[in-house]
Amino acid sequence: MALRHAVLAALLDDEYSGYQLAKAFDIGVANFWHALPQQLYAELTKLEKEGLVTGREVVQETRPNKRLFRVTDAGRAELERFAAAPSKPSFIRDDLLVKVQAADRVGTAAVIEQLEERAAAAAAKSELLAALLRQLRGDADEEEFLRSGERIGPYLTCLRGLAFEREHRDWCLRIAAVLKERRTTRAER
Amino acid sequence: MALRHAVLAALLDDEYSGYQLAKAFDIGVANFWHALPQQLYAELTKLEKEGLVTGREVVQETRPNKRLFRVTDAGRAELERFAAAPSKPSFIRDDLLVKVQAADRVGTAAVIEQLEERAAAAAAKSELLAALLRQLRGDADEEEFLRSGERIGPYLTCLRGLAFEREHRDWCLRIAAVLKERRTTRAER
DNA sequence: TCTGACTAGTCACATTCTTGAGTAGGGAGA
DNA sequence: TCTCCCTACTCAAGAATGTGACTAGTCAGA
Repeated sequence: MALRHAVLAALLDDEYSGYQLAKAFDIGVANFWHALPQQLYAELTKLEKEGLVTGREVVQETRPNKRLFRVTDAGRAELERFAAAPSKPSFIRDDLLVKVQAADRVGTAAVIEQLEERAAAAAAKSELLAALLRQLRGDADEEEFLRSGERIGPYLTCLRGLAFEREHRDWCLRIAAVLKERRTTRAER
Repeated sequence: MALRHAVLAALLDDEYSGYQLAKAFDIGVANFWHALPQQLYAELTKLEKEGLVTGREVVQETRPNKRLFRVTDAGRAELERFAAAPSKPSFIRDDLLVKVQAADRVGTAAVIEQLEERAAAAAAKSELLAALLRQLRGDADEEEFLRSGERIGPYLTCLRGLAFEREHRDWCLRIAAVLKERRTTRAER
């Protein structure tokens, strides 16, 4: 039931089309929720029916028309209610971790490769998020921005995302190194 | 489709009943996958039908009987195949992060409280995982264990879990502090 | 000029996950 | 003795997620 709240939270700052929202769910919003475009379109439709967002058609010349959505007062109230309700614990679900768990009982070559790919992806995402953070805080330094910035919500979740990606990168690299070394050691026996 | 592989990976080391597995999915296995008992029982039944695990009935006197499962060769082969296939990217999904995203547009009091609760939970989980790690590596120190230990898969995923929980705790505490200070500052205006 | 990528969506189906309830005996503590 | 918690599982129903395919015009580069 929280996709709707993730959508509402993402729409707080600005109007977005479903398409733009889908992009946001790939970058900034992905730090706290992940969803495919189809889900977003469906959720926006539902939210509009329930009056939590309103959409307006924007006619475009050279591109397909689009619908821009914004949160209504009822939507804000719903978010308020959600914020006060108890949260479900977060959890990791990761194919790659499953593979690592099995690592010394199945072949490691493919897993090492995937760890290195993942590390590279995490590093790239880190840079992207670091750039996004710089952009969000403008000229101010972080401490000052967090004290007196207008809108810090997205910044805070990006911080979490950045920490996660860096941690993930480090772990992937370390594990890949460990598995590699073990492979060498065993070959020598 | 990866719950099945998480189950297989969790069963690699030992025989477990559905009930025991459910506990493992609350502690160690939770570092890479999360599932409710009902899902596990259902998955074990399916896996048995497909010949990837075998179960044997254990009759108990003072407690209900139970079925212990172990991975078959076909199951190991399936894991092997899975390890070689490309992984889906991991992602976070967290109610609390959604609330933080909305933080300066809705009331923060409840969110601050939840952040502190969550920090405490993450700290507790960290200690639990640290203890589990100590137990897994026995007398050896980490580096040595990772070089020459028999079975390091579970250790490696626990390391990830520990890093995640610590990171999460730190973030929660920091964000709670930031939101608190802003509340004070604004009250003064 | 052809190809592929981008904008902006929609539809239908399948799988997975969550919620809630129920069964049933044993042991521990008030 | 009564109540609650622990072991050990099962069933059903519904909500949430994911997969795959399809439409259709625009624009950039080979």
